[in-house]
Amino acid sequence: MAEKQKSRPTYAEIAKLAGVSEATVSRVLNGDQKVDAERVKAVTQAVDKLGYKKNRAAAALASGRTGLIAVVIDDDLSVFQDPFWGAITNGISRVLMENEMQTLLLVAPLDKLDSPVAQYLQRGEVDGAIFLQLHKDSLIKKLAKQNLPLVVNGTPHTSNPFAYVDSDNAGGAYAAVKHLVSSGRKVIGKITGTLSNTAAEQRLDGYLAACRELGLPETKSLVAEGDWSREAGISQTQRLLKKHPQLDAIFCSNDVMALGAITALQEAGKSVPEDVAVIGFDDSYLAQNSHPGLTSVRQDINGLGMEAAKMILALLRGEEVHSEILPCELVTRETA
Amino acid sequence: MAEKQKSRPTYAEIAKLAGVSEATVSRVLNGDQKVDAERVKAVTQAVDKLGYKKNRAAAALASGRTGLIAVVIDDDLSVFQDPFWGAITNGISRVLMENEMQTLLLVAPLDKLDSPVAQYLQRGEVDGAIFLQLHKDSLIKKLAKQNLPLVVNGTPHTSNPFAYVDSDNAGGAYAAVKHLVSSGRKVIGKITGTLSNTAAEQRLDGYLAACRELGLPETKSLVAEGDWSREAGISQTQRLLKKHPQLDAIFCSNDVMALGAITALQEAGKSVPEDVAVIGFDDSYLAQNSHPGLTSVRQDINGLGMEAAKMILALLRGEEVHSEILPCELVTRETA
DNA sequence: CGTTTTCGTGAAATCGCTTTCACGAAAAAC
DNA sequence: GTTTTTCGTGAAAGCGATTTCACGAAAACG
Repeated sequence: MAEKQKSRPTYAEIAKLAGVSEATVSRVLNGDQKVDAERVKAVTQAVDKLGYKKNRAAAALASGRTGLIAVVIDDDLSVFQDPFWGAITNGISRVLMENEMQTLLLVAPLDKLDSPVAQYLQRGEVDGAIFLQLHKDSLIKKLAKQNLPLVVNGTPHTSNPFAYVDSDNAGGAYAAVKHLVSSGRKVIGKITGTLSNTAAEQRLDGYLAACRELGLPETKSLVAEGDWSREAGISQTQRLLKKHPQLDAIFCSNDVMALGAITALQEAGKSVPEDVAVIGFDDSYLAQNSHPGLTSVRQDINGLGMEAAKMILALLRGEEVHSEILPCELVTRETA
Repeated sequence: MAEKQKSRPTYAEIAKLAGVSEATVSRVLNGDQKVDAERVKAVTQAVDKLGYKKNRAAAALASGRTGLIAVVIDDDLSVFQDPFWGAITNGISRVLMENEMQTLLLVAPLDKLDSPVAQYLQRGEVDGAIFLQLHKDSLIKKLAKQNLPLVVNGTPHTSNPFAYVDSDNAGGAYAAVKHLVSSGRKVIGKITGTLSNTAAEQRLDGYLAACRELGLPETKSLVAEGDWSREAGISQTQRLLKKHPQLDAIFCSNDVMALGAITALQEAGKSVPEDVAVIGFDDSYLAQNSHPGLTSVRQDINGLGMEAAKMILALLRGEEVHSEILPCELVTRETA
């Protein structure tokens, strides 16, 4: 008498215990068709009793759905320095897990159409994909055409066949400027991010809109293009200061540049915030730990991740989805 | 004449094209058994010609191996603020991908033995797991007993049945203190991390060892326990300063506390680094963007990830693996 | 030179779930 | 009351690999 192998239960056992066919077990477990309430109960009980968990590989093979959503991140080492993607991935992962889906991490150069990752995505090894840090969107467009459900983080440059989630960059920027104005600042400089980037563009738009609506001089020379780096923050601040000695506030499109701006201001003998107020964007680690504490615009990064995941799930259900813009919030500390 | 469905090729087609059986195709593709060189060539060519890629779900079902490695991260929101895990996950992902394995992200409370994630891991849905940010190891111990191949990031508290990767925290700390001493500092304070954490402990050990060997007074009162936070950096610096007015250097176990220390020092009228030198640990975003630039100990985080992945792969091959300790490097900037 | 091992190979079973299809019963339509 | 239509259900055919097993040929042995 051989000892019975202790292996995980299968549909066969559930079906026997519940007195139904395996097909019905499948129907119940996938909440699919209409099944008699009695039978549903019987199956549910059998599942509980046996502690059954579905074998994903088997389900994937039979159904063609893997239960996996790829989170695709650009293969740029610097990205990994940025806590942004940790937070967004966390949001994604939470929502997916609640829906019995798993998060597959794909690190890849997003511009190559034929990279291993691109092939992987096209091969149906995942049910959908969420793209972070959109740089080029040639690959994304191609995948979208192939009907891979996908959601992008960040506003794309052109109108596109796919949905995206983004922060209300313009709104956040507007709020920052409004705060500066209402605290009496008159000459507000702006250091942008790389303007080929839509987020940088939107943050500039928000600044410009605020200038217009709040009666500030919308001087072109108050706007300096940076590249997100500390060095840019420093050099552009020096430039602005030279052109506008009466400058009394600077709004930077990220925290790194804002810290650079503060350094430049202090070196120029200006005190922050007494002489010049500074506001950053992202409310990162940096803003929270700098001295003086950096006022910054916070994005709901976790929320972005959660929305992106919800959108993918909706797409998988065949629903129509609309892009989402999440509000930003101004976090005031000492610099403004 | 129905149009032939354009679907991905399978073993059947390869076998036919190569004139061998499906079993042989499998053997060739898995590099398993000895197969006649001629046949290997035929299969390889057929694979190339048809652009064949293995269906993972099918392979997983048949073999019981999923090709997935879980990266398990503690479900603590603060973790996601930390760029550390982004970098380590990147390293992991790269190595796994090169070896045809995928990275599955699992965000979970690591202390609960029966969480959905714990069950998931026990169920064989992944071939192995890499644990980041080790807090409790009850779950890990349990999984190790069940023969799930696993690697942990961070030194465990007790001797354990699993392999781990870690930075040479003690060595990094030693180097920091040595640098301070060789630049003439005499009274070096130490602000530790939470001492229940092995990394905090090791960094303290390195400091103590350096004091001993370099002839510094190994005064207990020069050591203050912090909790990694900016506030701890500030308050413990104030304490140290009160007890040791002649303090001329502070070594903190992370960058956040180091920035707090600098703030406290400046508020106490000390200039950094003229009066007091400061060194942090992690060489984070913060160290790189602070003013004055923070000298800090850099860990090879990407390397940790790569090693962890290599170890998992070795475990899967049935090889014996040994824990790895990677060296740290002191990055000198302005504060020391 | 006969006998035993070794070795490469293909046929076929298997992995566990999904889904199509056909069937009978019940409901709706005529 | 007869004919359709609808509906829940189970039998059975996959999904696409892996792996066991048995077989014949070649190599090693005595």
